Amino acid sequence: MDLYNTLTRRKEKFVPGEPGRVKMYACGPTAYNFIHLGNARALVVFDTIRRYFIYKGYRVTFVQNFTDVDDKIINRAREENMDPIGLAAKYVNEYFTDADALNVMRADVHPKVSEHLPEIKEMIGRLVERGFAYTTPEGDVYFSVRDFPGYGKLSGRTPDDMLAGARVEIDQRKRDTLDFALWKSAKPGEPAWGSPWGPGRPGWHIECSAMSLKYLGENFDIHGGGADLIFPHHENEIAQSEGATGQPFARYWIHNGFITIREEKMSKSIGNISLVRDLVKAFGPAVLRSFLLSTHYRSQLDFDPGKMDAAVKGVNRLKTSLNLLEEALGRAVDSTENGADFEKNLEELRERFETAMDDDFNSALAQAVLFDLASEINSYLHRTPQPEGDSLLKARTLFAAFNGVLGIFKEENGRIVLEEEAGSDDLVAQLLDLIIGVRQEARKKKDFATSDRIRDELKAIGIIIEDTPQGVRWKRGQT
RNA sequence: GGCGGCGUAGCCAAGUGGCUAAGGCGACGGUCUGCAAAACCGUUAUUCGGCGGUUCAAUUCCGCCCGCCGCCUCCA
Repeated sequence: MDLYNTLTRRKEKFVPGEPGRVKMYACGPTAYNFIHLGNARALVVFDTIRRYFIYKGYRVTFVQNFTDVDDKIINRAREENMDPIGLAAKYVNEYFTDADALNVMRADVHPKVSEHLPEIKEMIGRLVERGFAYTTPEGDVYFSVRDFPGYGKLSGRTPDDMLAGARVEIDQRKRDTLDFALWKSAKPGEPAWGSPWGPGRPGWHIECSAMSLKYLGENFDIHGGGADLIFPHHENEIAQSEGATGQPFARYWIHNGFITIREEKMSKSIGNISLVRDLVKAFGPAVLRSFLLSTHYRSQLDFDPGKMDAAVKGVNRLKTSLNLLEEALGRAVDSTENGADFEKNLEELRERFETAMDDDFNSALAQAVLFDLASEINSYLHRTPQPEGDSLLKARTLFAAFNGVLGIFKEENGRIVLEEEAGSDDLVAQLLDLIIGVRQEARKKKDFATSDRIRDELKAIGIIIEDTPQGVRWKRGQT
């Protein structure tokens, strides 16, 4: 299994620190707003990576933090006249609503800054002791970048390169412009915790170092996040962590590419931030997830609402295949040999899927294999009037296994549950049976004007009628 | 200015130093159907931004050029 390591800038074979186990940490959102499409991509990417490790039989410990103490939260809370901690708690809840909708598994631990002040302070103290950090008369603590020899190894630049950028604000309290805050002294009215350096709050970067080390230990396997975190956030995490422990920090660094909206950067000033909940409402979670995995995770991905049709149709194709499979199980037979070729093809698909995911989590290719599986199922059912039950069950298991990694459809007890199946109620089903019965009578009498009218009008309200040799089918959707 | 990425069919998007350049959407033809829909079968890039170079062989490696984008500041 190969994965691209930002630290070495090449693909490397994945070797876990402890056989059979994967310890991974992903930087989670700052809880000051509803999550947007960019957050969603990071969530879905790391969720998929995690799911693939599980598929491969690893025991995975996955930690994802919430930043609930932060300048943005304080500002937002001030605007809304709320308590910052309360505001953050609210958006943590909202986060779970959206992440659950996207079928993102909950992390094993979701640590929060506000609950880890002792660990953070302890770590800052160690950095001061070991000479990597200094305090100021105002009660701030800064990390001294020039005192950490490896600084810049993740982002591939030297401290002097960075100065050339010269977009760094000059802060009189710092000894060097590159130094960054570990502890910020509190201004009046800001949330503050007591510390050896005076009342204040942690700087942004230190939380992830303290919390990842607490839950995963030194030298854990994978640390990840959005590409924008490479510098300065992750660079600073490495400096702090390795400065404090004297041990290598995470061994593999994974970063996902950015989302653009209609070829433009997603930003507040352009006003094109797409919230996950709006997109889920517009397209459904399966389509969104399929879309997010349709490009390699390191590439930039452009979201254009006008181009989502392909994703919608693609997901429909998968659903149709799944429905055809379920229907065929009802008429399947035992102990024929007609499924042998089919089963052989299923095995090839499994290999192709694993090869794709083994190669730096190539979800685009893996998803193509899922489409091939759908084609294979459809084709087998088409050419086989009496399909073999065992073979169909194997196909269903394989479909669920692929889906278990990609997470496009929700599953319960290892079985895929389609949205409309979950959302349809008995009354609707009964009414439709009635209407379809009337339409069938009209069709028998060759009164096609009536039968077509029923079909057209149902379509207009979002019910699609399909006449098949196996009887009449209906489903929700628009075609 | 520094660092990095991208440019593959109408659109989205994998991929490889040489065997038929995946897959989805779209389009076209056929099967099925009362007609549709869905599904199936088939067609749809002699070619991978441009120009050079390396090589027996390059879309894939190297150089230059053109175009697009990201990071360097809070940001997934």
